[in-house]
Parts: sequence; C-alpha cells; structure tokens
Amino acid sequence: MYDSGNHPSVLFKPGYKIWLEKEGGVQGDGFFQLLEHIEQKGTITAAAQAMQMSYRAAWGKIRAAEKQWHISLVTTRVGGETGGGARLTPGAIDLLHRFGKFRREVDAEIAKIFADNFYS
Amino acid sequence: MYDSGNHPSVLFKPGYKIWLEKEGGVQGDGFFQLLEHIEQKGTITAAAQAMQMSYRAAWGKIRAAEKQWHISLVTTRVGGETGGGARLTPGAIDLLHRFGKFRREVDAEIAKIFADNFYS
DNA sequence: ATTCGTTATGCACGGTTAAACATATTGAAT
DNA sequence: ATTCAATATGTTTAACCGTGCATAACGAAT
Repeated sequence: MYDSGNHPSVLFKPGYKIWLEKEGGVQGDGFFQLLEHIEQKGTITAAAQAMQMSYRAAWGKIRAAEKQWHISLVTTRVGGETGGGARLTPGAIDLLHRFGKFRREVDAEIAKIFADNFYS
Repeated sequence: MYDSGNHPSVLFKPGYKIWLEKEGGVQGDGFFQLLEHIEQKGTITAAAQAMQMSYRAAWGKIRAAEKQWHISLVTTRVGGETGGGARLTPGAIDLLHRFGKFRREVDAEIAKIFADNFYS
C-alpha cells in the first residue's frame, strides 16, 4: 500500500515564496513584476493586462503598497492625448532592482541547500 | 506626504515561507511541527492541542500528506487501555530531520543575502 | 457489558481574500 | 463641446480554506 521502503527524500522538491515586509505591508513577486511591466509599458492598464489581472486589482496593489510602506512608487498623469500614463519613482526602481537581485540569489542558494539535504 | 527622499531599502524586512512539494501535495512548517509533537507526545490528540488546532485538522493534514505523497508517515493504534496512540514511521522521522536542517540553513542564508542587498 | 480515551470521517458554517462590476474624472486634441 | 484612453474608487460577488460539530468505531480493563 505504502512505499515506506524507498527513501522518502527522493522526488521531493523545495517550494518557497519570498517577499518584502514593512509595517504590516507585504509585497512579493507579483507586485514587483507589475512594477516592471509599468516601467516597460508606461501605463497601469497595459501592465495589468500583461499580468492577466484587472486594472482595479493592479491599481489596488500599488495603492496599498504606497499606503502601508509610506513610499511613493508610481507617479501617474490622467487625461491628455494618450489618456494618461504611469511611471516608476526612483525609489521604486531602486527597490525593484534590489528585490530582483535578492530573489535571484535566494533562488540559487535554496536550490543548493535543498540538493545538499535531499539528494545525498 | 511621502518620504521619497529617504533610501527606500531601509526598514524593510525579508519575509518568506518554505515547504516541501511532491505530486501536488505541499507541507511546510506547521505540518512538520505537528509531526514533531506526535513524536514527543505519542498521540495525535495531544499533538493537536500543543499546536492549538483541532484533532480534526491535525488528522486531516496527516491523511492528506500521506495520500498525496504516497508515503506512510504516522502509524496509529486505536482502543486499548490508553485509548490509542500514534508514532512516526522511519520515513517520517527522516523527513523531519531533513526538513529541519533545510529550514535552519535557509534561515541563515536568507538573512545573509537580504543584509547584502538591503543594508548596503 | 460498561467505561474511557483515542483514532476515524463526513458535513456544515464562517471568515478572509480575490475577482468582477459599475461609475466618475481627467485633459489634450479635434 | 465631443471624443478617447487612462486613472481613480466604492461596492458587490464569488471562491476557497480552515475550523468546529457530530458521530462512529475500536479495544483493553474492570
């Protein structure tokens, strides 16, 4: 019925999620990907579409992060010939780069640690 | 209103969650703590109380893990003078130790990586 | 046969979170 | 003044998950 004979450690994979916290506010991969898309596309609307989420959801995440973290992350302009647009603040760009590097290094390190403990 | 003047990286803390995956089944800290309590107390009931969860919830987690992972983790006996009891299988003990070490090493490594990227 | 503490399991309820809906508003261009 | 694309919000719906409730079965001891 059960294969308790085999080593249990085999076939397992590590799962994890990382994020940034500050005063109760937490944001992870999804949020920073959203910021990245805003930087590329120039509008929240296009960024939201790229992430397959509603504009409402995207806007809500940004607002929540700014409110909880007490930081300005996205500056917007409304109206005009293009309807409007959005850009990242220098602070957001800095945070984006730091988180990206943090994530990549964590990815590599967790893979290594996991292999050490589960494939030996 | 916003303190975009200050370096945004300051005051942030890293957040994360790690777990083990196998064929869709995932289990993390809570589950392994539960196993640890079962090992110490000898019954699922006592282990559940120690974790402030219902017996129902504890039992459900164990069953789910065994079913999804196709591994026997907890052997139980029902009835008798003590009413019954539960013990960990060798496979569960092995997994418990591996996860514990995995977690401790990840804890240390993430703290280091975070400091490198956010306090520099 | 009765008691007792534990395992075993279905089911119904509630709360938290995410997605969907519905409207305003803005401002350059024509 | 009308159009247009995007920002800006409140409100409502739906889905999911954990928790608790209720009940049954088990087996050694008395």
